[in-house]
This record gives sequence, structure tokens and C-alpha cells, in this order.
Amino acid sequence: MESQDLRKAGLKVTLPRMKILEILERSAESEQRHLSAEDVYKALMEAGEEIGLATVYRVLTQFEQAGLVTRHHFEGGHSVFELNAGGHHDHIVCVRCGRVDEFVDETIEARQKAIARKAGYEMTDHCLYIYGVCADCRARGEGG
Amino acid sequence: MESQDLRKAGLKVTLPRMKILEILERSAESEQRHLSAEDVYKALMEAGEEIGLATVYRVLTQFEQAGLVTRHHFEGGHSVFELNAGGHHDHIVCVRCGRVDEFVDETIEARQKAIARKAGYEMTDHCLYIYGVCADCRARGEGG
DNA sequence: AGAGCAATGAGAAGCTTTTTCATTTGAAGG
DNA sequence: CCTTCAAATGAAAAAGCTTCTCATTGCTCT
Ligand SMILES: [Mn+2]
Ligand SMILES: [Mn+2]
Ligand SMILES: [Zn+2]
Ligand SMILES: [Zn+2]
Repeated sequence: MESQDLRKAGLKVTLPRMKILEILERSAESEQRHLSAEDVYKALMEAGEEIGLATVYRVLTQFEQAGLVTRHHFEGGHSVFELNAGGHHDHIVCVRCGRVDEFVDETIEARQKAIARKAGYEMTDHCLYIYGVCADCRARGEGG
Repeated sequence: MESQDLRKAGLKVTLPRMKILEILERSAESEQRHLSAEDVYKALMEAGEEIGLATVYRVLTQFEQAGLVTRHHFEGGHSVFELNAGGHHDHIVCVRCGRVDEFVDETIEARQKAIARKAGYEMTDHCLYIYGVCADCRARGEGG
């Protein structure tokens, strides 16, 4: 019963919010954990839902503020959203095919905290992106 | 003689490119190492240069491709550029006042390489942003 | 079921960045 | 120094992505 998730987050239970949460959950457990607002919108269209793009943006921002999703600023200028499940992690992105892998490294996490403290900052967040070419893309050859 | 920098980079020496390079250098050694295209454009205007914003974007992109500057995607949607001097480093950004500090941590650098290799990636690049509240902002009080 | 406030949809608007194209400029050579 | 011509520039338009506006709709609570 995911309407409880919304209520707990202090959000009124509406059809758009339910549907968007469904899309995020279904996509996460199969293909893709990282969706742009446009991706979510397209998925809604394919599911026959008549939900406006403005609503998708609004709802995703609300979900972010409620702590249900995390927003990432991947290269290319647009944001991607990911359901908050399994805790914090960082990302490796293939610059060739766009594949995204996730990782957690406690050594790095600890060093970051130390660096922030030494610089006089109270750390609120951090993000680490490793860019590279994935194994598949390298096997597929250098030429594109 | 910075026209040599441009020639070495394979770029024709033009007035806009010289002026933009000057702005980046002068700004780096005083106030700010990290400038948006708009920042550069404003600095040009203040210096009385009649250079179009489109040219600023074009030139900064060319500088990036030539390895003269690095482009960062800070939060907020717009890119910032920084002169390449002193080699790679990562950033701590104050979410309150926008202050940016820099750091290098060899432990993290090494871990990143290992993580990429283990995930099957050939690493091409990486970036690490630590977000937090700087000492000044904390001293200035919570409300603002 | 009804009242009231929040949420939604469609389109307009806002921002950053890129593209188009006529005009200008720098580099090379006479 | 002057010519030549590809490359670079400026202005304006266009292109994304995201947010805002406002009339309409729909939850929630009684
Ligand atoms: Mn992720
Ligand atoms: Mn820097
Ligand atoms: Zn790949
Ligand atoms: Zn600060």
C-alpha cells in the first residue's frame, strides 16, 4: 500500500503522485533506477495516464523534498531522479552508452567527512561521479 | 605573452579569445577561480569589451576542448569554468553562500581508480563535490 | 454529500546554452 | 602593405529543460 508512503511524507494522496511513484518503483526493480522527468512522463504516457509534464516536475521535486527520491545532476544539463532505497551510494557512468553503475566505498566516505571537517565545513551532502568506458563498450570497439 | 597559449592550443588568436583568457587569469589570481559564462560576459562588459554572449560560450567550449579550462556542473543548472593550472582537484561548496574550496586527496584518487577497474570501466574522468555549510556561514548564525 | 484548500493541466514564460547566417577579422602570401 | 579567404564573430532566433500562472478539478474532513 504505497499511499501510506505518501501520507507519511506529508503529501496528499492523489492519482498523479501514486502513478509517478509506481513508475519509479517498477522501473527501479527492472531496467533503470535513474529516470529523468521526461522518462517518467513518457512512461506515464505509455501507461495511458493523462498527466502533465509540469505535474511530473512538481511531484518529483516534492518527492525530493520529502526524502522519497534523490535528484542527480548528470552531465548534459538535465536532472535524473532515483528512488531512495538501499541508502546512499555513488555512481559510475559510461560516457559512451550512458550505462550507470553504483558503488559504496567506506574509505572514501570517511575521507570526505575528514576533508570537510578540516576545511571548516559542516558536510550536508556529497556526490562522486566516476566517468569512463564500460567493458561492453570497449569490447564493441573503439570506433563509436 | 598569452597569445602563445592560444596558438599552442591550435586556436587562432582573436581579440575575444585573448580578452576571455585575460578575464579568467585575472579573476583566478584574485577573487574567484570558478566563473560561469555569464560571469565572464559581465566581466567583459565591465571592461568595456563588446563581445557577444554566444562568443563567450563558444570560446569557453573551445578552451575546454583544448584543455585550457575545465567545465564543472555545479548545482543550479549552469556550468562554471576554471582555468587549468595546478592540476586536478575536487571541490567543497558552501550551500549557504556559494563559497568554493578545493582539495586533493590521494587516498580517494587511488580508491576511485580501483573502483572503476573492479567495475570493468576504463576511467576517463571523475568529479567529487562535497556540499556543506562553511565556517563563516555557521558563525553568522543558523537563520540565514 | 458539501465546503474549502491543495493539486492539476495546459500553455506561457524563464533560463541557460546552441544554432543560424550575414558580416568581420586574422593569417598567409604576394 | 594589400589581397584573399577560411575561420571567427555578433545578433537574434531557436532549442532544450524547468518553472510559473491561473482556471479548473479533486482530496480530505466534516
Ligand atoms: Mn543510483
Ligand atoms: Mn577548482
Ligand atoms: Zn558503455
Ligand atoms: Zn558559506
